[in-house]
Amino acid sequence: MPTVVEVAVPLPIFQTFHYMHETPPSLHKGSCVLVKFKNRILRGYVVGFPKVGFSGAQSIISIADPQPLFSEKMLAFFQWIANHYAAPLGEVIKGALPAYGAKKPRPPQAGVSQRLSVNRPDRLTEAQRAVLAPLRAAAGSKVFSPFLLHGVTGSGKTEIYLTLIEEVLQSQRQAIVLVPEISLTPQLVSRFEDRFPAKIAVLHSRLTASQRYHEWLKIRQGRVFIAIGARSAIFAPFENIGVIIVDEEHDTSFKQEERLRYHARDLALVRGQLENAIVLLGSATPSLESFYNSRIGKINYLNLPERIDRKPLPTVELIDLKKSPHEFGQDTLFSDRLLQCLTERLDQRQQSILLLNRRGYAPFLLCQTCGWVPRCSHCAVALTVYSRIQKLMCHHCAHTLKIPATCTDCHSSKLFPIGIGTEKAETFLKNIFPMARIARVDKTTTQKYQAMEKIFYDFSEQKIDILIGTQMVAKGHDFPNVTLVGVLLADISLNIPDFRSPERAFQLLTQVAGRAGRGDEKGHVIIQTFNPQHYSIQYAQTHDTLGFYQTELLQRKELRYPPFSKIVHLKVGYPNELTALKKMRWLSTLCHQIKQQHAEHAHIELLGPSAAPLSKIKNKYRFHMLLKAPSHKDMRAFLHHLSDHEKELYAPPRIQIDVDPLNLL
DNA sequence: AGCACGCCGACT
DNA sequence: GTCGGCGTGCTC
Repeated sequence: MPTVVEVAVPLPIFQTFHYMHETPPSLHKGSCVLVKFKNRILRGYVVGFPKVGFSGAQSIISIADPQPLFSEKMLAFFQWIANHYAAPLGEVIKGALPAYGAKKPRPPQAGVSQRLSVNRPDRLTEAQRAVLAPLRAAAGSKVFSPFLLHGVTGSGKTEIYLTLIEEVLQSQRQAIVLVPEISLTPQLVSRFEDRFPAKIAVLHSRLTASQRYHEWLKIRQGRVFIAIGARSAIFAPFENIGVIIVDEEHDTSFKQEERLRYHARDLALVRGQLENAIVLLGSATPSLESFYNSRIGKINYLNLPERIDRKPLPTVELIDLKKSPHEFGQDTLFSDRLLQCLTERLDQRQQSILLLNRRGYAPFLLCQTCGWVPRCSHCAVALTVYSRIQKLMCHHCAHTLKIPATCTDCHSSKLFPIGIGTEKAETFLKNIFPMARIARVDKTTTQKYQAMEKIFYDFSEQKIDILIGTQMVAKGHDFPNVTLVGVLLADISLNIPDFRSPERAFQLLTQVAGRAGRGDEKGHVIIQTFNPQHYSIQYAQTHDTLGFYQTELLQRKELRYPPFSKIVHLKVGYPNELTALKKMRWLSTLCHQIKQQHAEHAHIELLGPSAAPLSKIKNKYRFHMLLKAPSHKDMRAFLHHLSDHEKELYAPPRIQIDVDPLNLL
């Protein structure tokens, strides 16, 4: 007796498809099958067994894997994701599973018994115990319990995570730990491995497909109980999860932007609900969304307001560059005050971190005779100057050319780099302090991942005196000998044209300040800026996180931005500018029609369409518009009406739907 | 996404 | 006359 099988295929198609199958050997939900699909062969996933099938249904070619690749609970999770992010189910499943192609599994080993950890924790402080009490209670209750752990930098959040995981493992449940990729360093991993030997699967972006599959299998076969990894670890195939931890939950790297779009922190809350688990979001600078959720009682708020051993937070000093004695930009990246402090640290053999949130030597080259600026031939941006390698580079498409000797327009040789980047700052610093050991980290210098690891390792071994870099120097690391942090130009973060830029700036400044004074000596932070009165800077100076959130929430409420609304970013990118624009106009008209035809959509706001701020990238002209809705439910209803036009949306130029976007450029 | 089908421009 | 450009349509 043949059965009907519902199969999700990994293509940009919203429907699932029906195939026939002779009962033995049996298939399950979660099995992987090969099917004929428009005269090619695809790997599809079994997602159901409908009673009635499509009349022209063909037979399955073969069963690729009779063992289900995911449980029914995971299927429900995938379906939630497909629905929320307006993504085809097959693509969601494919994106959540390790890439096909790795070696066959070894036979599963007998279940390893869950032992207690061997290495005892450090003594917990009173504050830590106070925070752990409700977490322990929740661990015992086995109902979904979301928490926000708001703990200042250096307050001992990791110890909370370790102790809670220990508790959860005792009741035979498993743990997922999500960290930003940058924080997934050997130091952090070994801290977990010391505490829970041989119980951990580590998932990071540098794994090969087969290594990744191997780690996935360890989880699936119950050979480990903890998965620690970047955002994709939220798909770790555990069967009985007790806790999901999202460390540095404000970090934007939890949002996957390409292929399948999702936010791992939001998914942690959804999966926690499906698993009746604890979800613990930790940060010194929570996202405004999470903070708001804690205020309205959706998430339980826990606070660690002090550093371990009552170590003081660093003093933060503002340098107003408007009053700087020199003209800023050419040769005065460093105020006298900052130089004085750097000199002191070098004399005292203490370390310093300098933040400048801009890669390269200078953001553009200018002909001082005619005003010509070399621009990328594929993107609507100026080319960044790289002095050491004597090249101009595009940060969007990596297009590179030699720095021209003369202006292309007027042949003048008066070409000068304008503005500042980390390479320039490093060069100047090496001239000022020729004896100091100075290293630079940014996306360009550390594309070879190990190079970055080496620099951070050398810095922790005190083989480097001054570390200068982009935002990666602000993140997660614990360097006890750092007593000085300098921000060379805070204004860069303040002036990004995005409604979240005050939040980002506050988080960045607070995080980088948190790198100072983690050891015995008190930390000192110097922020150079032309806008010392800006509220992001003022609240960062006083470590007044709650003050910042209150101010920022008022702003967001007034403008009806998240968390007071849900937004969806609709965009298009296409080589022909007019075709792209026409498609966007068509979409805008469609959105207005839907809104007018259905009274339920009265509260949907439509903004745009307009050219995107980055109007061309990689030879594609970009247009966009924004949807705002009072709630996810309203947004969902609107998107459902929109997806009635699936065919036209997907027809080139394809409309990209970014639900809960973090980046509006 | 692919891959076919189909309708208009410059080539042996 | 045809080869091939890419717009558009469909997939159990």
